[in-house]
Amino acid sequence: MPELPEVETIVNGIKPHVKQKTIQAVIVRHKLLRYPVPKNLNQLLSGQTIQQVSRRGKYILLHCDEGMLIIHLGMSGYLRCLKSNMPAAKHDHLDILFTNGDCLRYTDPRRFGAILWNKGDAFDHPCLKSLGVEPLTSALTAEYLLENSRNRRCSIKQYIMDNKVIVGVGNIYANESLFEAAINPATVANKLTLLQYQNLVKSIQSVLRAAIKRGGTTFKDFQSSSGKPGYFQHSLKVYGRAGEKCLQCGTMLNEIRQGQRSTVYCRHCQQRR
DNA sequence: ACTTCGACCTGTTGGC
DNA sequence: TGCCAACAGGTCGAAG
Repeated sequence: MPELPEVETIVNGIKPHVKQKTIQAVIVRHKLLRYPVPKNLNQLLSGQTIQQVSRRGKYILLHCDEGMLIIHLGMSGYLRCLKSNMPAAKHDHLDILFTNGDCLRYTDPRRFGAILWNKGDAFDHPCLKSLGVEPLTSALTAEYLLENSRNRRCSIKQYIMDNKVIVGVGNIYANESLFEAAINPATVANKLTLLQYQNLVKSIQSVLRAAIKRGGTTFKDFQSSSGKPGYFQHSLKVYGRAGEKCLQCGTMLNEIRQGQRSTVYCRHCQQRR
């Protein structure tokens, strides 16, 4: 579920329901996520008001009076707003209850996600500290990617999925962006030209923007339990389409593995050069 | 400092 | 139908 567009959509979805709301209590049902949930979270958060909701990479930030709650959704996590009397299901690991009877519920079957507390308002938590540039800001430029790639011999796909370089580009959108930019995913990062990086920046941004646009509809009814993906399914041109025909040229799409993740591309449209 | 690889979990899918 | 391996949107830490 969660790459940048999904996280962005969730942030936009929950914001009106949690911003300026005061926390009454926190219920932790399963504390073993990627990191243990802070022990005293209930005491810590009770009485605090959520002042703002934002996103940094794939991290969701709930800015409270005395610090911020950092939420990562891992591979399978999601957040919903519902009434606090909704019974919890199997993977509903944590509830934030508000004084108005609403509840922000964290669900994550694989428990690869994380819930962390950062005292104060600075972005100095270890998990945020070394993050790269936000792709949808002016910080992402072809020059930046080019300069930072000079000593990198990994593939361009792994390079753009590196959180220290750019945040938010996961496996799906890495595949899609490279197709859009007509760049072979296996190209070594330090071999790309400035022109190629210019195309790549445009592609990453347009793919993410388009996905955010579609994502908006899926989670519109985010109170229901049917937070199914598939909304962006139509728009995917390569991801999940190995063995099918390229929508541009009809060539059979190829699948390879890079860093234990699957890569799908068109060997005709994305030739190495 | 870089790259690769295993680890963390559960659920679903596809082959036999 | 049942069993089992492989795989799934992410990230970290160890080892080379």
